[in-house]
Amino acid sequence: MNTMHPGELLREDVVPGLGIKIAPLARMLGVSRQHLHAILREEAPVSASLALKLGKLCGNGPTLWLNLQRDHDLQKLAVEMKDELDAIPTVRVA
Amino acid sequence: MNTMHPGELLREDVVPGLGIKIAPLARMLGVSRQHLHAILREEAPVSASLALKLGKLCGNGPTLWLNLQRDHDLQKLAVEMKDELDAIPTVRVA
DNA sequence: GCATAGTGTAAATTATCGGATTACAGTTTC
DNA sequence: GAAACTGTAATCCGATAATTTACACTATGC
Repeated sequence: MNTMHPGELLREDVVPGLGIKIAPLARMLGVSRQHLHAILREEAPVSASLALKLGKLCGNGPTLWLNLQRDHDLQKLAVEMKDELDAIPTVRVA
Repeated sequence: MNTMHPGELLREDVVPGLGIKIAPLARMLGVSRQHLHAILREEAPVSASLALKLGKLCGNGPTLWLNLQRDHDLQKLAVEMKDELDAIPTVRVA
């Protein structure tokens, strides 16, 4: 399972690859400059709507971005919810 | 792309397959009876935390549920954001 | 030199939304 | 016919995605 935050991919690969500054990129994506920075710092998540925009911009569709974000969230959540999850039995379907 | 709401799968297959009533199922999942009903009515989404719980209960992991929900959300969002997305160019990476 | 523009971060604020709680009408069951 | 259960609707609450406002720092130009 890949646990990289999508901000890492954005910061390491996409932004350098595009050769474009953060501020204009944020404008192209219809997002505030500050918010894009927060994502690059891996402090804010890539939402579904931003994933659609990134998918359009890169021509790769939104799935890549959402999968990264989802795996990242799931891993954190699974730890937080460990006790709660352990209390749930696995039931065999009839 | 599968656009079924996870509530449909839950309602049509899982609940009948388990042969269990809604109220006790909600209790097993640590969710209110009303909220589970809302999901079965396809009015509430399956969140990441509920997907983890369902995955544990069914023994299949959370991914199935999250993929269903994500595809469902994306399809709706893409329609709502059509104009905004059309305004974003697809950029070739260097 | 300094003033203007741009970059990165840090609040504070707003809007949305997942979910619980409360409440109510209709069914069953004793 | 009252107690227990089911399904739905309405209200409320906490978390959070995102904007706005603000501030230090770095160029870059005149």
